[in-house]
Amino acid sequence: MRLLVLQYLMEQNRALSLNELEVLFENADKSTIFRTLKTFQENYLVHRINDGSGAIKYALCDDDCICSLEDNHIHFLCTKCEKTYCLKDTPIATPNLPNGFRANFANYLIEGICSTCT
Amino acid sequence: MRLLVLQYLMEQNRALSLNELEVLFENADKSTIFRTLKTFQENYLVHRINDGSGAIKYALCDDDCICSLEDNHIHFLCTKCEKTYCLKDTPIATPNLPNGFRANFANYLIEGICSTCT
DNA sequence: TAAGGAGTGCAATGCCATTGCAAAGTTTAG
DNA sequence: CTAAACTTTGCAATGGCATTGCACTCCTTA
Ligand SMILES: [Mn+2]
Ligand SMILES: [Mn+2]
Ligand SMILES: [Zn+2]
Ligand SMILES: [Zn+2]
Repeated sequence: MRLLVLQYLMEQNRALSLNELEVLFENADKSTIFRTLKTFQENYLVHRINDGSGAIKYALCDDDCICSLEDNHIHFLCTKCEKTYCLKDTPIATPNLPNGFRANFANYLIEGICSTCT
Repeated sequence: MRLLVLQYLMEQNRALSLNELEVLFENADKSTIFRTLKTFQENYLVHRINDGSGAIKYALCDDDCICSLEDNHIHFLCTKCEKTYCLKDTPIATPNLPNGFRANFANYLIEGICSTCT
């Protein structure tokens, strides 16, 4: 299962939800896929993305990803095709925070229309 | 109920979850407060914030808020006190998107330590 | 070949958001 | 003042998603 999921994630250039994988691998149980993704997270193979869709999305990490503020990039949710993309070349600009606020992590999501739906 | 919730929201300078309000107004039903907030949203009194905590947070809009890309600001979740703040003076910088991507809305959340928890 | 460990399926649990329906409360026209 | 019409509320149920205990199956290794 891990090999199958990993391969599929590598073939996609976008972030997938547990449910999408569940549908794809219909012979495998939800919990198995869930644990697969959990294992991947624990080993920094994937990062989880909260795109506000209600379901968490998972996407492959880059080789140097450690999933902290450093390597964070913007994510994009297309409101037409409902697909979520990692904009790996669009780093998150960290703004100046009010006095006394310290940032540890950032989640920057943009909603709009993706290039294939334009 | 609307008056009570509105007043409480005005007194706070932060975003609150349905559950927090439920606990506060223990004599009112969850669904009543839910509908109250829904009414507020429909009339642009509050905006909803997805801070990744699992529960949606609600905060008062500014007078000129129309809850689109224009008036959007960054939100901050303190991982210590679990409170979410609107950083109304910290607008979201919109980055250059890849070719063909068009932005309609943005959600920029920063996690860290707030000024009172420092 | 059998014991120990790893992976899997099933079913249950626990949030949280949302809604149908009926009861209670309020407004308004007669 | 009274009843119809409309609004607000409470209760209970539903649905989606994440997560987990437990038992069973499968694989590795001594
Ligand atoms: Mn990503
Ligand atoms: Mn806000
Ligand atoms: Zn699209
Ligand atoms: Zn704090």
